[in-house]
Amino acid sequence: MVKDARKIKNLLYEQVARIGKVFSSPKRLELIELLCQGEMTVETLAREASISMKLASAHLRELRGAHLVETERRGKNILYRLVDKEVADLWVHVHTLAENRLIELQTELQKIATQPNDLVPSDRETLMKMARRGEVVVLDVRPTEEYLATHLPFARSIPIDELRQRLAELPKDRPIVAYCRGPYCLMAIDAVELLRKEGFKSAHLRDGVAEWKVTEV
Amino acid sequence: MVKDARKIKNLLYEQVARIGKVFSSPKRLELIELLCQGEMTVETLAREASISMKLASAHLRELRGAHLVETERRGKNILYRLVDKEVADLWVHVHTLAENRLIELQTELQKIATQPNDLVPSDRETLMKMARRGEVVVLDVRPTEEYLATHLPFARSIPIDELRQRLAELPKDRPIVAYCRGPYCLMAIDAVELLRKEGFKSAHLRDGVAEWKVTEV
DNA sequence: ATAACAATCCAACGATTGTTGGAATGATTA
DNA sequence: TAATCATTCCAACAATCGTTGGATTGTTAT
Repeated sequence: MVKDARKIKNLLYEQVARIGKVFSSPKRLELIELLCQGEMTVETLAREASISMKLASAHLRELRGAHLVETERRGKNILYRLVDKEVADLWVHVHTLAENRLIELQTELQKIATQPNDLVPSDRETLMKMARRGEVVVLDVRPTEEYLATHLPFARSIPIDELRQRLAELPKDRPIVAYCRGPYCLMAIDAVELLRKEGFKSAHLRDGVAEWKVTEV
Repeated sequence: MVKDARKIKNLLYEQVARIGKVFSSPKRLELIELLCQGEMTVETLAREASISMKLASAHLRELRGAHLVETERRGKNILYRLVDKEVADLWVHVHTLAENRLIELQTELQKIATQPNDLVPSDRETLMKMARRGEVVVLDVRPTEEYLATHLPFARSIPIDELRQRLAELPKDRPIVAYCRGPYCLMAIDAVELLRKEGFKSAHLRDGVAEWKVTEV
């Protein structure tokens, strides 16, 4: 018989709970989602998550304590990155479950995406086929560094801030499918709104790179 | 432009964090793992997790608040069950990440499973082939109700409490592979210890039904 | 009815967490 | 060397959480 079974079990579950704890704070989730886009400095993370650097640092400390992120010094800055793709995958799994189970989250998400989004196929394979053939333009509106870190196949990069000035680069005859960091990032929605106002055919993609990668084996 | 982007984002991440919060308490994790075995009364859950019924009730309330479990009254008792396989899958994903990332958890798990476990193939497909041909006996040592709810293919049921009296039912010439609720459940380890003492060839399976099902598409 | 039982609700305690301000570190630039 | 910048560490507060005891609800058995 295993000795002190109860003690051992408590220890084991406590360890797993350390990971769960990381995913129990909204700010930390936002930081994880940002880190899914690529490595970033504390400053960038704090700015993008609209929190103070001190607070960001404190939360990142938690992430590092759970061995989910690692750091590297580059000059003055300290870069944070996820230690493994597995972490990004768990983020996707958690938020997917949340979307499926919490009605509040569903309605909240529907409120945002009021635009009809039917001019583009919802399944990934046919969308990729169309992108390959050039029948649609897949547009990455995240900052350039994030695009450089990873992006969807066939995607072009125009950061949301530059979009208004660079409209001429885009075709008016084919649909433009914009995506950003994921379902909780609103940049793609803003991009689509702008593009439509300017006479483009446009729709947004819910998912970001992390969501696409999770299903790839 | 989306109005009040920050407010909306905070709301969205807060919703996801509700799910994360559920996975941030050791006791709740243990309850989830138990519920992965099938539906149970509060009494059973409390007993198996070694906590008071009041406390179990309080934690289950949290689970229900996050729409991860649902209840049904059967006579005097109230049965809890996971609302969806997706919840069990997330539990598996969380504890798998924990095992991969937290060295403490790895060493803790190795301490328990000191027995050499090499007399049986580690990959599932060949194990199942052998089980089909009857070259090994797959033994489910969980309580009967859990076996009835779901079990691995070709598995036989002998609850750990009855094992000593029912040794005659098992063959001595073929290896007996015992499994229980998952990596944090110690029943299979106890079973293997007993079987070996009695002269059987035996090994334990780390994973339980939840872990097997997650990879099935 | 009344008693016994399963489970929840409510209130309250101490422990833990999120957040902020101020001081300290460690690398770069002048 | 001093000054500056990016980041962390430390201390402290309010807010939240886990846990327990006591009263309450709803169900079955007598």
